[in-house]
Amino acid sequence: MATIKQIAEKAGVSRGTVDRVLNNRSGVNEETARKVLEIAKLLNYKPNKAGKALAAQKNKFLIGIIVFSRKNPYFDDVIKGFEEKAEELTFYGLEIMIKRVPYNHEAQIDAINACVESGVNGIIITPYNDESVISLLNKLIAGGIPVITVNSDAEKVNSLAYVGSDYYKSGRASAALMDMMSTGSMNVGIILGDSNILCHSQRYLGFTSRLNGINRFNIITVNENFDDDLKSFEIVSSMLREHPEINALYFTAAGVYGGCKAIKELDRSDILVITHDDVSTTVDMMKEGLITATICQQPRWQGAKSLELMYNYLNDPEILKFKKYFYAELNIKISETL
Amino acid sequence: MATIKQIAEKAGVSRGTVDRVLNNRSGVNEETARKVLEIAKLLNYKPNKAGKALAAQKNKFLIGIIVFSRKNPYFDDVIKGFEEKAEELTFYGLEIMIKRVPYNHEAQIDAINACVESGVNGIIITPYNDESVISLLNKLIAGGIPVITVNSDAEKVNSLAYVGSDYYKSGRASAALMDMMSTGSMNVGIILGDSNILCHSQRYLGFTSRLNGINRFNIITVNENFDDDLKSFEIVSSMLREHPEINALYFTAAGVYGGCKAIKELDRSDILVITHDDVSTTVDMMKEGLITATICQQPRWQGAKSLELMYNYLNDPEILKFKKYFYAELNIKISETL
DNA sequence: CTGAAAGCGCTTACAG
DNA sequence: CTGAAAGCGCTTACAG
Repeated sequence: MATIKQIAEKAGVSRGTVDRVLNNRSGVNEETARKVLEIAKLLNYKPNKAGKALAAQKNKFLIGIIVFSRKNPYFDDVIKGFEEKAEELTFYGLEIMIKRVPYNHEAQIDAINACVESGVNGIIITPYNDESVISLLNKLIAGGIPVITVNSDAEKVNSLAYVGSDYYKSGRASAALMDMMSTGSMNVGIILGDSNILCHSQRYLGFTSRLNGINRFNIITVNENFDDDLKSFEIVSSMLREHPEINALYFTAAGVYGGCKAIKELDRSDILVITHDDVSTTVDMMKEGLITATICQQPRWQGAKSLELMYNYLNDPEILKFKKYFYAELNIKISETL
Repeated sequence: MATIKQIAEKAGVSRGTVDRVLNNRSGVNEETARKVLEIAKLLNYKPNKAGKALAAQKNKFLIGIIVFSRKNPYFDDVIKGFEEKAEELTFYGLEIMIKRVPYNHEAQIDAINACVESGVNGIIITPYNDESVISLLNKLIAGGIPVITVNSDAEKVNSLAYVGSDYYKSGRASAALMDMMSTGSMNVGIILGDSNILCHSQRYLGFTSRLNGINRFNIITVNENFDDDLKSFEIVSSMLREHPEINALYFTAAGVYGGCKAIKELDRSDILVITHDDVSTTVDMMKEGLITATICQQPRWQGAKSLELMYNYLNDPEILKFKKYFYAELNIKISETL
């Protein structure tokens, strides 16, 4: 494996010059640069990560991470992904600060401002899709603080990348699964998180588009639980009381625990229940037989991947010239695969 | 973050001595060692990976990897995992040599011997469960060449670790899925890979144990395809001709493509088909609607994880004093989640 | 049993 | 525009 030293010798220049050329740093004679590049190519030069990493000990990068509050346990797993990757990258001079805030624009704006005051070099965020948040983020981006959106995107944010689910597809997959796991007339109740949240409404669209035209499926009612377990309990209780014909439920987002409690209290374990993610309460409910299947979206990967992208970008902004989309794999789980 | 240099200063010794203590190298005065360890603990010392990695450039490790021949495309993905991790670890002085051989004892023994002649420092293998292979591996292990089993284990091999599926569990999960995705009387045909292969028979056991006692399920016939697509085509063709009442098939291993061809030719797309893994032909068959669902076992992870373990072991044999089992996640896929 | 020194590959502040 | 030198943290061959 070729090293900078070898290239320098062959080219008859110093190692510093080779470094400048290879990393597009300022002011190297064009002729010299060409020669160096040619030799690097010839020797199939690949930078040695250990060397780079060790030298990078001097730069300290701080990344601000803003996700939802503890109320939504799904983010516990995303955060594990952040922390694992951060642990790995500590040795490369990277530190993170994680803020979990309620899902509203004031809380997010406060968190973003706090990050900026701490001098972060980049922000990874699950953005609340509100004009005030979007414009603040775009202001920061314009000012040179890169932003990556994770788990949920906001179209109008000029983020470097989005790492998360393809929600439309996951909605379709949920419907397909419901189709495969049932026969006869199906009366479906849908529980949305928050119709203002882009990703939840996309799941809803995917779900209904997939069932559209299958006669045996009827969507009876659609309700929002705002990702809240108590609210979810209420909604599902009244849904099932008002519509005892419901024999299938689709939870597009969080609040699964509260909803399942209602199912259990009404003794309706006959209902086909499809959910998303495998937070611990969902796992328990699956083992009890209350949830038929759940579709997961690699939460740890989402955390790890977005942080890695940010780190790589900070070291070489060339890699993300255009916004890129990194979609999680969709993994179906049933109680036997937990 | 504390460094060796800082510890050395506090302890009033040289960096070399600190290194010796921290890495359990030979001959350091007990008193000195105690002092160094105490200070290291006090400062919460964690070795810097970049520094370690750079210094490790001088040791070159060579790992031999032996998996199945190209006839079984599943291993293409395992190999991607090996190659990704190897690319990462190249910078830490690690190289791999991959051998894909037919699944019999002579081929494996030849491959193992070739690895030894090349001077490998460790072997990662999907072992053929034969006495001759087992004893050869155990001889190497006794002679100081560590072995890790991947994807399929052989109980009597004294390997450091096994990385792969819990086959019994995946068999059970397949049966559970079949149960969920069907109603009424089900007549099941089972296609085994090779009953001499431990993992295939374990899947079979898991599958039948899960269906055991469910009256609507009847296992009509069980056959081996030896992971061969042509053989698989023949078997499934005659199965379906002889037992037209079969309305569900379970493929425990490879040969899915050949089997599905038979289903297609006989125009039996009504059959519920459960398979394992998502090799490209399986993906195609799913999109055509011939396969209902497939249960995956993270092939890339298996490759990456086993190689990482081997690398870590070579750097610090303490981490694997007892054989450890690393099981892959089971992920169910349907055509909508591909 | 211990220390001083060189080296792994890359980066950077400084001098010119 | 370029080079020489020091440094990131860890390891090791050598000398004593």
